[in-house]
Amino acid sequence: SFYASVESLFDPAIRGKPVVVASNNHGCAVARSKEAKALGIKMGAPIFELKPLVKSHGLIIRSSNYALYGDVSNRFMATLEELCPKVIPYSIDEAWCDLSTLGRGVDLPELGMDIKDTVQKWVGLPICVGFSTSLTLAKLANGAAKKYGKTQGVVDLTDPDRQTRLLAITPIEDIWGIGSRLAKRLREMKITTGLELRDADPAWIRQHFSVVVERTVLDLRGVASHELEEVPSAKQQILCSRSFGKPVSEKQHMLSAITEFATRAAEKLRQEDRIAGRLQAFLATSRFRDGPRYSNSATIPLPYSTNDTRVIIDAAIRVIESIWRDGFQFTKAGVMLNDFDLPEVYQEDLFGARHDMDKDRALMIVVDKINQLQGRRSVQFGRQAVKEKPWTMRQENLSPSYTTRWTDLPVAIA
DNA sequence: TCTGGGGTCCTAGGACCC
DNA sequence: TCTGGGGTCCTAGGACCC
Repeated sequence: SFYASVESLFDPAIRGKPVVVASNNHGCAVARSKEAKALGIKMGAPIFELKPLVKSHGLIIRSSNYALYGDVSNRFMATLEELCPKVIPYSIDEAWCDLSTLGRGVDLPELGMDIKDTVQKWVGLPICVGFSTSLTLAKLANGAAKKYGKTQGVVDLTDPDRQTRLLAITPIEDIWGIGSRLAKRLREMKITTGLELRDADPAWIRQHFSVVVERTVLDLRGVASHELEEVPSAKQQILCSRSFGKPVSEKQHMLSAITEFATRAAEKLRQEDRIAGRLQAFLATSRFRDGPRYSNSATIPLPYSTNDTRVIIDAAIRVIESIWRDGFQFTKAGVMLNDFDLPEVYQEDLFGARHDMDKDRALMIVVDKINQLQGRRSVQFGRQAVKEKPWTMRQENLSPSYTTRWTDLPVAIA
């Protein structure tokens, strides 16, 4: 419910009301307030099915505003840094705190309440805190803190008896790392609760499932089997993909969309200070509509490892040209970059044309700088500058970027 | 009319090497 | 009659997470 919490943080008028945040294109629900959940709205519910609730129950539907959520997330992480020795962000709204350096004498429930209260006060968000001896058990503790109001949002799950009692009433699919597929197979083998999974033979689990599930078993026993790395490891892939606002059936429109995605992917790559060696592009028709279906993808090596937008656009277009077929209504496409290296590792293409790398790099730096100062797309590559872009996504009800855009700053009236 | 976008890790199998 | 043993690298696909 994080996105919904942020929406109501800046808009007091919607507090206490059912709020749903929609995915891009107003496709489906990706976050729900407590009140929205109480209406029975499921995660991933299609937005068009929820429209009637706007009138009947005063449901508020917001477009997702990732600039806003990302910025509030940074505030949350910064607040944790003030309170915990070692903070490792896990997702936009979750973080691990490594307390192993604190020693034995710490009053965990007290620390938990302090974290919760401080985040509420400084950031304005309600959070929950869970403690235990492995990541999977800490996630379980956090889940219990959310689920059971009596806990006041803080659960210390270091006591083995308490672990056993909680695991006994936890359905298998609520365990971190057990998704719907594994849950189904485990249930077929009569493993239906967290406790039954914990007490299964790790070797047997490894044989019938995988080392991943085995690690979960060990984690549930309190034998930590996941490493916590303080420095976030470098990205291994960068993906930029979108569902279209309207289906695309003309190649020219598809190519303009792909150009956009390739440009964005190259920007992200430069932000990571990496060069990529391979590019994948894909296109797909809708899984939900009737009519002819076709999806395909292809991967090609880039002529040389690079983060130059021009080379990446060119490669993406070549891939799409090779898998394009007329006569389909495409609803989604994307570009993925792989095989990263540090820019210093660049090796001159031995058989192709020579490039003045310093010039190329300087150009990209200038392009990024201008777009950063003057706003995205102030400078574009030729292929981007087409008039018709029927595929652009819909964002009907976007909240202001309260914290990241000068013109959107909230105003307080005394 | 209408169903998101971004990641990670692991495994199996194919192709190759000596 | 009969055809080894030990590796590496790469890719596709499956599973998971938020």
